[in-house]
Amino acid sequence: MSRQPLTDDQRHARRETILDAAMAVFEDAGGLDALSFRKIAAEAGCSYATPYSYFASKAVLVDALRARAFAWIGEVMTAAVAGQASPDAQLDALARAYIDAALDRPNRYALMFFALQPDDAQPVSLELKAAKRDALDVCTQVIAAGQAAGDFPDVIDALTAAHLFWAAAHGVVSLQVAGQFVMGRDVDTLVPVLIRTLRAGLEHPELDLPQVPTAANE
Amino acid sequence: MSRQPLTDDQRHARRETILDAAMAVFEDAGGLDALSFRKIAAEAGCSYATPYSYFASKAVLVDALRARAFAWIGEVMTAAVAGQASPDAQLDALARAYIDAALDRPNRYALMFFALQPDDAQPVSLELKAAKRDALDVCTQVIAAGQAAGDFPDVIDALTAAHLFWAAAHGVVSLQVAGQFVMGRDVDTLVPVLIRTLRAGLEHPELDLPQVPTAANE
DNA sequence: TTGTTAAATTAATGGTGTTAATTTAAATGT
DNA sequence: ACATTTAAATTAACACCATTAATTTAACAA
Repeated sequence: MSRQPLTDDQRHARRETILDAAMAVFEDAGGLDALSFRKIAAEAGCSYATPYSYFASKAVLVDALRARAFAWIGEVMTAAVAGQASPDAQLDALARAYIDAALDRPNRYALMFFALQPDDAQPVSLELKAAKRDALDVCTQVIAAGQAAGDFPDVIDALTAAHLFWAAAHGVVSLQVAGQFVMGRDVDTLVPVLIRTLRAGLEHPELDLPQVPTAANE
Repeated sequence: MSRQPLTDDQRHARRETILDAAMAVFEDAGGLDALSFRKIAAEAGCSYATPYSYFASKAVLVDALRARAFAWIGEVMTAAVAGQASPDAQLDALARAYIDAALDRPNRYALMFFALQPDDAQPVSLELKAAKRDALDVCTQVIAAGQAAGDFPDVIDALTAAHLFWAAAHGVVSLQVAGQFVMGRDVDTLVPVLIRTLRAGLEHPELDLPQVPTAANE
């Protein structure tokens, strides 16, 4: 008797529809402040409380959007690597593709890192974690391949180097996107310096490294 | 006849009072969403519209808060450098002090870089620009001093290196603060690697650098 | 005291996230 | 066919927000 709950496929499809609408509103308006359930509902053609059937709160919805953004940057990086043969060229293409994509879609990029409330307990879904891991794996594998081929001595383990690579690239993008460059240097001049410096770090083992970690935490 | 406008000193003092209250609310609640004119007014002991006599909008008030945050990080860096003798030790202390301060006060740090709306025209005051420049100058001068002393060959000009230094440090902090580290590497392992890599970039001229900029833009 | 005017307060508008009450609609039992 | 059940969607409502307009308060000069 009575009405049956929606199929998992149906729920998923409607969830995706709402996420599509939310991403459209976000990329159009820019900024999480401008992203409201009212606008999402108007875009998706439903009532403004309907999203609450699929997302417990705005934070949960933003988490899902963020997972999409990380999936996107992961695809960008994968495509960049696929077009290059040598690890050197791959590392270069990776950095440029990352930074170009970020500057080309600053709103989507900002979704990944900006506009966070660092102190309160932000929900982090498994989808988001997986998307992050997949994107980082692209960096790690390029560096590991370069080390295996002997292009980079393995003074720094590949995972640590991948983190540093991402941190540096993000730092450059983030200073630029946020308009924080103070004077005299923009992204086009910094990218070659960034790549050169990373390569120097990878290739010169004679500098002392206080401790090289071997085990992971978490 | 009639009432006289407030003195510049009076206006400034009341402005500072409101900013004090705003910073207190912000650091306590965390996040710009939780920063409202209502709460600021309650903290400052005035009505919720009074701040509009001193700040045209919330964006302008946040600009002033951001200038304070940059002034703070500038002081942190200055103090860190003052405690060290050699450029090598200064560079190391600079990175650690920056990252420690950021992680110690993530809300204040986030004020500098997160929670921006990159696309719309954000007002950037002269105070904010000056605070940024002063903070960056600390990095530039350390690197320039190291180059002058011969510790770092000047393959990279000091200003570019300072930007890269800041970008890398910000990248590390930002990934950490935003909880974006995916697996296996945290700040304590990354900081030595970061410093080592920067030093490698500064000290190894044999790597080809596509173009070294000579003139500033802006 | 009274007029003038700057400063501060309050009212009001249109927007927000979220919850509760209500309505709609699909599927079953009779 | 119709009533019943209940999931899903809609609407109403609440508290809060930024911002602007209207109003009140208070300081000074005549």
